[in-house]
Amino acid sequence: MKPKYMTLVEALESMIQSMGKNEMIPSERVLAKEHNLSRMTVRKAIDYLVDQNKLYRVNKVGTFTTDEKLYKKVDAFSGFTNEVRRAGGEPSSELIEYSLQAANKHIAANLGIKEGDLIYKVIRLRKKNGVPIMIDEAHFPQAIIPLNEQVVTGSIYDYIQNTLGLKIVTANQRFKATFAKKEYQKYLEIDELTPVIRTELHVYLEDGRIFEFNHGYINTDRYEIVSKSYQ
Amino acid sequence: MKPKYMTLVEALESMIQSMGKNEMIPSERVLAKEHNLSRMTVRKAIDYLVDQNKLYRVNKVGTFTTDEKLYKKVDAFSGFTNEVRRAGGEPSSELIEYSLQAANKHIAANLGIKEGDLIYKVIRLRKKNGVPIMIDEAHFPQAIIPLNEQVVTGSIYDYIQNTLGLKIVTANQRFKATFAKKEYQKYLEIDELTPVIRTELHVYLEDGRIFEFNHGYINTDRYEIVSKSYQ
DNA sequence: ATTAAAATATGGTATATACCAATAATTTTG
DNA sequence: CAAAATTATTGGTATATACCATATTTTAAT
Repeated sequence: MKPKYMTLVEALESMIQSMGKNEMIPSERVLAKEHNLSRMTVRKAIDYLVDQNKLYRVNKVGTFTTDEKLYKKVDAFSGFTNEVRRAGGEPSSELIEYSLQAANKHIAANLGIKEGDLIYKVIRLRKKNGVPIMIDEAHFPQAIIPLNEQVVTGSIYDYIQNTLGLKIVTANQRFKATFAKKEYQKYLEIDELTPVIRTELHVYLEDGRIFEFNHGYINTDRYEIVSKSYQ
Repeated sequence: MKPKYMTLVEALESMIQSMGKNEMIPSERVLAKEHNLSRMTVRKAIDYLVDQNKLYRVNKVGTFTTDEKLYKKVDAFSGFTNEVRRAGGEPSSELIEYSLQAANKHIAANLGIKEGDLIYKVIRLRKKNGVPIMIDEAHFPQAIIPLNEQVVTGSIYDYIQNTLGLKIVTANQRFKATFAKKEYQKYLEIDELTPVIRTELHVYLEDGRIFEFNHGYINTDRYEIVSKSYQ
C-alpha cells in the first residue's frame, strides 16, 4: 500500500510540471484541506520534493517551484536505472552495441587487467521517461562479470548485486565539458555545436577490483548533475 | 533560539563521533524519553542526520551509524582556496568586480531573500599555480556577510568561519555543459567554441540560511571535476 | 492618496497519540 | 534440546492540535 504522502508527491509533481519556475504552490494548509490530509502529512510530501530540489520554501511566505530539470546525484552511486528511479522517473535503455572483445591498452589500464583479456563492451542510450539523456560505453571484465544479452537489457547493477552477490563500494567519477562523438549526436538529439558533459567512471568492488570502466556523454539540457556536500 | 531538534542533532553528532561504523544508536522512543522530547521531534533530528549520510535507518530494526568519516573528507566543501590547496596546488585569485547592489528577482530567489535586499557581488578569476582555471560570480547577502575590499582579496571562507564565527554546513552544486560569456573568454584563455562547465552553487549555514549563491565557468581542459561516491 | 494599525496567511517547531508490519527476543510447547 | 508460538521492539505513517514570528494583505485613520 502506497503511503498517502507519496500519492501527494505524485500529484504535486504533475502540478509542478505544468507550472513555471519560481511560482508559488498552494499553502500547506490549503493542500491539506484539498486532499483531506493533515498538514504534517502535506509537509512530509513537500519535504520530499524539497530534498529533490523540485521545490524550495521561503519562511512566512510560501513554497515555490525551482527550475529543476532532471538531475543526477553524485554522492550516492547506484547505477543509472536506480538513480533515475529514485528521482521519480521511469528509466529505460536502448542497446546500441554489445560484444565480447579483447581489451586494448587503454581499456586494460583503466580496468586494471592485462591487454588482451576479454571484456564485454556495452553501449547504451539511456532514457528517462522515454527521453534520451545520455549515451555511455561500459566495459566489464569477463572474468568478474559474466554477462549475457538478457542481463544487458535490464539493470546490470541489480544483476551484479542480487544474482552475482557482489558488493559495490565506491565509484570515482570525472567530468569534463566537450562535444559528443559524431555518431552519438543523433542519439542524444543534439547538433555538433551542443556541448555535453563527458563522464569517466571507475566502479570498485569490496576487494578493490574495478569491475566497470565507463565513459558517457550527457545532454545537460535534459539532465543536470547535482552534488550535495557536507562539512 | 535554537530549535530543540537541533540541540539533539548536536548531541547525536558527538555520540556518533565516539561510535564505530554500522553501530546502532538508541531507538527513537528511548531518545525521546532520555531527552524529554516527543518521538516526532527525535525523528526530525534523525532525519537531519540521515540526510547528511551520518546515519541510516533499517525499518523495524534500528538506526545505525555510517562510515561517513571517509565520505566527508572527499566530498566536503571548503571553497576554492582550500580545495586547490588540498589538491596540492597554489591557489590565487584576481578580483574582477566587487560591488554592493540591490538583488534582482533571480538572485533574490536563489538566496532566499527579498528583491531589493542588498547583496555583495564578487567576480573573481581563480587560478591554480598562476594558471586561470575558472571565473565565478558570487553573491552574498549583506545582512549575513558584511564584506569589505580587504576580505574579498583573501579567502572569504576563512573570514566567514573564523572571523564571523558562522558554521557552513552544506553546499548544493549543479553542473551543466555550456559556453562561457564572451567577456569571460579572455580571462579563461579560451575561444568562443570551447565548451566549459557551468557550476551553480548554493551554500548553507547551520540555521538553513543561504549565504552564498555562486555561478562559475570552469575551463575543464585545465581543471576536471572529480567526485567519489560510496554505497 | 498616504500612512498606520489590525487582521490574515505563511512556514517552522513541538507535542501527544495511534496504528501498522516486520523483526528480534522471549516464552511455551513438544 | 529444538521447534513453535507469543510478546516486545523497531521504524513508518498519519492525525489533530497548538503556538511562534514574520510577511503580506486588508482595513482604518489621517
